[in-house]
Amino acid sequence: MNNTTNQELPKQYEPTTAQEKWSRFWDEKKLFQINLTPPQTNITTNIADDPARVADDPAHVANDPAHVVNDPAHVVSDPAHVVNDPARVVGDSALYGKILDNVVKGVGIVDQDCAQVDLQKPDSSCVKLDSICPKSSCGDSQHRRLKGAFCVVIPPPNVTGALHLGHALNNTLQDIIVRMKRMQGFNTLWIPGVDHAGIATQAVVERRLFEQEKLTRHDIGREALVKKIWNWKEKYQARIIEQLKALGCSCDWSRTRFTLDDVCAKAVRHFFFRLFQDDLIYRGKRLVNWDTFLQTAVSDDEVTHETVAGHFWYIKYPVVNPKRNEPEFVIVATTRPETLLGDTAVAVHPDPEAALNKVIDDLRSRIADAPEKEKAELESELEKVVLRKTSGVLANLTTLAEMAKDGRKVLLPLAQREIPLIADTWAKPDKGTGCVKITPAHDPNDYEVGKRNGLPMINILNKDGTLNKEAGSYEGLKIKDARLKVIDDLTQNGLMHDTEERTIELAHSDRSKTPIEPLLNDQWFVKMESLAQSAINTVNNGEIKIIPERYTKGYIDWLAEKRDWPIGRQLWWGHRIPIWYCKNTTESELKQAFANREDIAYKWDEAGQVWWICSRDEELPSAIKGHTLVQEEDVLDTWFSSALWTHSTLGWPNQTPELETFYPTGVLITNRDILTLWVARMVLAGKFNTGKIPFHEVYIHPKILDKYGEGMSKSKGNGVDPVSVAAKFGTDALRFALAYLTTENQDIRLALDFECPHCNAIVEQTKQNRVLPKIKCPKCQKHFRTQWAEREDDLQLPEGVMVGERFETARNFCNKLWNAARFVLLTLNSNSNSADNTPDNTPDNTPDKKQPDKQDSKQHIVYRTKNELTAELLEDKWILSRLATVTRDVSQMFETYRYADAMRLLYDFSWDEFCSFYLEIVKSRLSDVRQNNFASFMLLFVLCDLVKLLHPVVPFVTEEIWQRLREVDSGLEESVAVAAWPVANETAINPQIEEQFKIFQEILRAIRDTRASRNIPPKTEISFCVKCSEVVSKLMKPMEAYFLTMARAKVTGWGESQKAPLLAATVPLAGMDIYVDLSELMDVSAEIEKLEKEMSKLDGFIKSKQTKLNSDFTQKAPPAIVEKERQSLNDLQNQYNSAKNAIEKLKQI
RNA sequence: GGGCGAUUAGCUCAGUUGGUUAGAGCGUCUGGUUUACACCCAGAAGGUCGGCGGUUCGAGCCCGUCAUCGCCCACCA
Repeated sequence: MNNTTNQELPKQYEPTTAQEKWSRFWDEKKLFQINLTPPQTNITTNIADDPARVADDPAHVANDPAHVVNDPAHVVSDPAHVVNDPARVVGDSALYGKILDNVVKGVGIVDQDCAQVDLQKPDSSCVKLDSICPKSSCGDSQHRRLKGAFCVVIPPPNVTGALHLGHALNNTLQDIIVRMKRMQGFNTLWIPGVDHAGIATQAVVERRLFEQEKLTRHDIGREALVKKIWNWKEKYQARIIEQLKALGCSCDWSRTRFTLDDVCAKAVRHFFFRLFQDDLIYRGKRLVNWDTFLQTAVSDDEVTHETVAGHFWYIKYPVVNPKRNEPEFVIVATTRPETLLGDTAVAVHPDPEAALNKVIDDLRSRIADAPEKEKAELESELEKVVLRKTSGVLANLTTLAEMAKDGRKVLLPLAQREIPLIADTWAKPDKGTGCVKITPAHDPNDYEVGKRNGLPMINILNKDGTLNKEAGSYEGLKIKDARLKVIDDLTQNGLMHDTEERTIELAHSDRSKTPIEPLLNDQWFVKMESLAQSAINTVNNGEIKIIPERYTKGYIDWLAEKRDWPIGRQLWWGHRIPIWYCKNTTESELKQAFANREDIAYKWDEAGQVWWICSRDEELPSAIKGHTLVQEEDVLDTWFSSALWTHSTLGWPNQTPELETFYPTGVLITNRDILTLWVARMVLAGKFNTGKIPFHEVYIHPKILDKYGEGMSKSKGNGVDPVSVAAKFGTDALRFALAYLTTENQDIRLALDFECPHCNAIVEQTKQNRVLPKIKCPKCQKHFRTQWAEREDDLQLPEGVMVGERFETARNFCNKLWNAARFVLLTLNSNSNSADNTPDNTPDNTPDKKQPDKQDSKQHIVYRTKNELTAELLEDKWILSRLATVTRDVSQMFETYRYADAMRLLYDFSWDEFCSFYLEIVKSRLSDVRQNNFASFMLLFVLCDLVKLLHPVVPFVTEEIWQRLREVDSGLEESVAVAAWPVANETAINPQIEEQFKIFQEILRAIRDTRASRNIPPKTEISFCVKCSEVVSKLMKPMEAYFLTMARAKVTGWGESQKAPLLAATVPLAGMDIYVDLSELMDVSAEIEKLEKEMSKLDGFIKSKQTKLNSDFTQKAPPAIVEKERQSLNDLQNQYNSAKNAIEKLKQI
């Protein structure tokens, strides 16, 4: 035995060491780095077209395959090079092609493409990318479209915190595509990075500052806070990148970007500047969602509505000088009484009767169409509205409408201000009291009413959420306190008409979790009309494809609203808006100061009576003599910078080689919640800045849910650290499980529990314990920490990792693969010691070979295959056919993001077909000196392709295996990460062979079943014969040995004339009867019982088939289907008869 | 209010354009130290595919409807 590592191969795959080792290896070899200097040569150029290179490197001419084999350094001397030059990868695959060629020729199937792979001329069929990745395996024209380059930009994780399983999923799915593309020979770049996540990050740091030091940002100031946030960012960026690396992501880490770094900042400035120049930026007083905790406006998308218990307060507004027959009070209902201090009108509908009638009509027609269960509710609603007509409400409103038209006023309670009663259609006679208070500065709808009616807008709030001087005696109170006081005062003044308890939907800031106050504020906007339209068009005309398609509608609908984009945030963490204000200057002064300056634009703001100066490149504190320019305090919305991510990361606005080569990128893989916020904006920004789409495809992946079906989030505490899962099961298992669960329309539900590190008991994760920093194991009563542990003493505890069934399955798969490889390696190794037994071991005559050494004889044993190899055995043809099918389908599935399908196929093929059948079959050949070399070649051949196909999903275990295989076959590429992706040999696909092999599987199963059900001891050898057609017997005869090794059953005969021995178990199958000789093991009555059961089952099927065939079916169904049914019936009847005959025979005993 | 998705074995999920007897993993049961793997091997049991109606020779799949669950968007004095 050679003293190789094979003997050291552990029985179980050890993920931790492999992960560390190969991460470092990939990093050191720079396998994922793209180097565009010196300038990229045309990567589709064939190596043979470049004489200099061919001359330089004879190995690539490959007139001697042994040469290639002998000198691995030559083959892949520079992995980075390989990545850049697919022609080289193809060069290597020529050897592979030759092997395949030999095998295939032997099988009698000649692959047109592969037959052309003549080692003398490696370029003949391996010139273009298409030849290593033919259409058939790649689906569409994507490759040509991308012209040989393929790029993915990572959806940059927020630096708010560490990654959770959702990120693990997102990045695994990206890595799968990226690794496959790289192996396919694309010039592949995956750009990593992180997002500064303005509001979210500042909120986290501010909250922490307050918790730990009881300080607010105003206490420490802008500079100090920003510094603190940078520190936070550095910490979490490092953590995130570390996590991504641990996940095996094959990013080019040398290109890591941050949305707030200089490169991105430059892109942001240029984008803003161009928008400004194109007059797409404006500023206006708008009602914004004010977060009183963070003291910034947040966009609608950052607001969530929560149902809370609240009240309706009915407040009496006294009418000023009421006339006779006029009401003394106007009553309005509100959920926010304190806002009355900012009221500037009370509205009533101008024609309440008509409005009410319309409501009634609408309701009636809705009731007519409504489903039964909703009718009752609608009807009671209708009743209430109708009642208004008769109960005096309508009469009252009509009077008020007249008063409004008369210009009458009401007295605003508490403030003692007179405000007009106005007629406006916003007031709905069917709702509340029919009258509504108008607070233009604090309610979006009222704001519109205010504008329509020229009402004053009184802002009663300070930015910190306290009331300002407009609130008079309430000044300085917080909203909550003011509300209580207002209610109290109203009650005391007898102006509180009524209160009603009610649940209301209250807007909350998603970031600070505090209630949102609508507030009138200055705000920067981007006009969306034209930008949104361009983003709609690219999807409508198919330039960008959204997968799954159903998400397209949401994208289009959102953009179609064309709501202007509020881009300002009153934060300190972010890109500061590049606008400077200057009040006391003139246009001519500006012209003079900025003569010939392309990077400066300015505009007079009428409303603010100030010049806006926008600078693309430089800071402008003293750009104009004698004037100080003041920069806008606000920063830009985070999405403003992430919208540029696809091109800013490639160096835009500079026309870099990267931008040239990799833009547009290939696919964007992301989460559905940010389809609009991020994806849509990337599309419009990409089009606006570069004129091109940012990516060809958008793949939206499922969401990870916990066992309760809830999405994972920090606030719920149910987020799971992928590193913790990987620590327990291995990264590959994590990746495998996630990919396996990624189906088209189902979210991924993962039931995870803690494993006690002390006693290994499973501690269920509950809504209670999932937020705790440490948990006490109910079994051993000891504590363990969770991912939330922060305190020093908690951190001392051992961690309770998260475990889940899905990960176990995936880990088991990795281990299975590992052991299959281990087995193949063991056989290869043992064969190398008795290597003189096969015709395919022709001595080599290359110069290198003249000094043979041990190492060499081992390494070449399998590949010294100059003579034709003959794969004439059914099982070899079968596995080659299956491999080709799987290769084709897996490629196609990954290309179309059908991850789960691909994983299932790979799982089943690896486990059931390769391991359970093929490996087991081959075992009996391995002990035969005439067959063992070819058999082990076959094993290696299939294993190599399988390892490659699995590599994108499980990179570590496959690399580990690959490197072991390289010890046996130095012709393999330096890393599986840059190995050539397998090409399906379509001509090896043979449905007939697969069908025939099924017969073998059926017989084997029948025998195993017979053994198991009769309790025949495993060591007892049994014998059987099969009554079948000559075709089947010819096919099965060569496989006799396998029944012995796989079921310890000896075949005594095949064919039409076979008869059951006296004491036999009969298994009737379609087209054949199997007779298992049971002799002394026989229990006659049990056999009869078994057969009777079988007969009644068959009888059921037969009857249903007969019914079917006696119906219209034969007339209306396609003939092929009918024929199939007839055949099936025939088989069933034969089986039935066989069982019947067998019973009769048994009864005679 | 508008939109989307789901409902299949005890559990978690697959199920191609409708076509033999609906699959997998885990769990359960039976039996196992076979030249890799007990994170394993062999075998078994377990389903009126949420309900009802329709289209069809034929429905888990298509249409309608009801029920339940989840998500997203919008609005609410």
